Amino acid sequence: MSRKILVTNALPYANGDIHLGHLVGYIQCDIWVRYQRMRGNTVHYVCADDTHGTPVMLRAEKEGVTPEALIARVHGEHLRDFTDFGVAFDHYHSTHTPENRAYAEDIYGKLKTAALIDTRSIEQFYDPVKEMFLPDRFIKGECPKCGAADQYGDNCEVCGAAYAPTELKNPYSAVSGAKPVLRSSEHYFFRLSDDRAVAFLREWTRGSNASGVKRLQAEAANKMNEWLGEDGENKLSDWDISRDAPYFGFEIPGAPGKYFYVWLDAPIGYLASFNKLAQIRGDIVIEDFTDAARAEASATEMVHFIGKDILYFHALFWPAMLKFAGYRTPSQLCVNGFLTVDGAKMSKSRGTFITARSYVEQKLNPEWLRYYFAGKSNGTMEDVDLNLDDMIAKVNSDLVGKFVNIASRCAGFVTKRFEGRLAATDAAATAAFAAAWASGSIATCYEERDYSRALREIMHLADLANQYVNEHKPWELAKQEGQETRLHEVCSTALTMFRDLTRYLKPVLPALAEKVEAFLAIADLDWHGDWIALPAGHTITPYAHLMTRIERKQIDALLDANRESLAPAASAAPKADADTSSQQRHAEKQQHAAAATEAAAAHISIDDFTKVDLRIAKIVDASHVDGADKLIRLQLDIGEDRPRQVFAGIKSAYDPATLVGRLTVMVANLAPRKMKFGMSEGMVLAASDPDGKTGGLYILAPDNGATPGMRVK
RNA sequence: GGUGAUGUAGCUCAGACGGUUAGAGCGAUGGAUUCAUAACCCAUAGGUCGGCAGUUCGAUUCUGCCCAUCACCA
Repeated sequence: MSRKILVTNALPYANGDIHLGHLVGYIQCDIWVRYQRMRGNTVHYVCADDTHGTPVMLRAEKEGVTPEALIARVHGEHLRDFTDFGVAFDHYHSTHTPENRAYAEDIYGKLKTAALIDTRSIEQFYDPVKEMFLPDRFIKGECPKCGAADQYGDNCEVCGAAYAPTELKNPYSAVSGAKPVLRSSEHYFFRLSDDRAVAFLREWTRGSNASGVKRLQAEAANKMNEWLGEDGENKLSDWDISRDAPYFGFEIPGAPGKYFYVWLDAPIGYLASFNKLAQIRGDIVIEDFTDAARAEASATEMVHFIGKDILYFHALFWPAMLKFAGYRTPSQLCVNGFLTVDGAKMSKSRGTFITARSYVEQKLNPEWLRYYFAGKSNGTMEDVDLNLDDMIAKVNSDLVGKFVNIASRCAGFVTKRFEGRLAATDAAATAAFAAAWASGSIATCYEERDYSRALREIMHLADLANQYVNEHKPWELAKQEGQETRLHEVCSTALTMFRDLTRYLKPVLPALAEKVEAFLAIADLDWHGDWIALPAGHTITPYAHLMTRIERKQIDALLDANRESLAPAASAAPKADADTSSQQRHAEKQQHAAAATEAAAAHISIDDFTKVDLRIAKIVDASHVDGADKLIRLQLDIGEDRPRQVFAGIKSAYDPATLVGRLTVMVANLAPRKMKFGMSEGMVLAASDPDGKTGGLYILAPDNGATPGMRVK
């Protein structure tokens, strides 16, 4: 029976370019959609830009345009990027549309009727200059724990402490620089802590859908258990779904000046995009996919492909919202991991923060990337590493060396000697191919999104095809009198094998498959029915080369094009790296990235430096700390009455016994910090490689002659 | 700090419900070949299965601890 599936990809935020990190999930999803269609299933594949929220509002303002103009431009850019990578949505919509507003209002209204909406007053920082409430990430100040300057309102990047923005010392607005004031305001909440919601989510996250497939991958379900807590325990808190004006979004019905939080209407964008598609097409019954009862009756499916950064929203809030508004809940979430490049987070300074646009502009073939990503995708939440040298090797040897080579080495004979006409094929030689087709094993791999396994099996068949050609040596047959029939059969057989391989690769390499269909002069390859060889007498067209190799210099040029100079004018490099590497589609985190580029100081003054009181310290005692993985307890003599106790995270590199008696350098005026194991009254300095490439920690030592208590400056 | 995931040949990854010689592709080396954008074919070498300890007749596979990387939470 043919399936009817609504498939969605996570909505990219309308504040930033599509980069290779995004593309992992989109390509994985597009492959699945193409596979399903080859099987004869009906798929509606939709996506949209996520357009609302403070970051879009502020960015538009900065560019001197309206938010509407900004999101219209970005919409065009995003859609073009996806299209260039073969990601073929049926419709690419926006969350700032009448359809989305209608669904958002409907769902909100039904949740309200179900007594799942609460209001309560909360106190937040308000920017008196900008006249707006500030999201956590737009508030900066000194860390309440360690005193580090210029930290964001939710956690400290220096000491890792987490806190509320109200705890920051000397807070200031990252938007205007003004000192924020506390102001209270009424907010709307979705009552996720309600027993009904908790019970539903517990069942939903652990269960299987109507087809018997787990709704969540095992790792994702484990994660949800962490958030939900054990049976009987309720760790969920209510979800704040409103924001105060000014806010770019939808005003909440009956609540003037209150807007739906961007994450409320973002997933609703799936429905809005689908609705718009149905309007355009005219032959889709919307409610069969959206209404709880009718979806069940008509056995439709709704499958979301998302990144693991937004699992929280899609596995808690989203199904609960749908459930209690009478909508159908998702059949399945397919969660993918992050992308790393050459084993490390994407980095602007290394040029590995690669935009989709630059890849296309540098004339790299998008299908190289699709193939490589497919080879690294196994249907789990694991991160995907783009190893550039590996990508070159894999694409060149698999696609050009093995796959394309089969056609390349046979087609010439067929064209020159037999006017492009095929002969009957050698059934014994194609037996393995017919068996592979009948077993359905490659199909199962695609269905389960284990594309790496699919490609392994496909490449094994490609090896068989090359071995076959090698064994029968058409180039020798061509020189022998009376071997024309044999030559004809061998080449025709190899081309049938090539047709099979193309069919299997088609979900991954749609453009290449289309070229092959033209070359073989065959109908669009699909994936059902019995296995049959290319028929005798069929005429193919002359062969033109199907794919070129990747050269390292193309990759280098790509990296150069994406490498940001480390000139002081640029925003602080390490910070930019940290931010951009998070492939967050989560708006709050996007805010972080936006704020980071605004307030970055490349230099500090001498006054700033002299604030740090560095002293020569003698380690008079050092010991292990029971229960601490990384810490050593040090007693440091800096010429004071009694030694300072300092906990240092250097256990991995030093044995306490070898430290006693040494001189080193400590920060003497660091605010004392109470730790689980006692007070730490300063810190010792140690060198380490920020990239972690060379491991190890190295404490500092002064030259001979320095004595405890000397000032370092 | 807590929780979880990962750590298998130079690279990218399979696999092992504990059991004779741990696999693939790429890369390397040697050979063969020249139809094919020097591709393909054959063969060889390469691994203390992150480390230590335990359970067991037997562990890389189970348990504990440690190390490294990553993520989430606080």
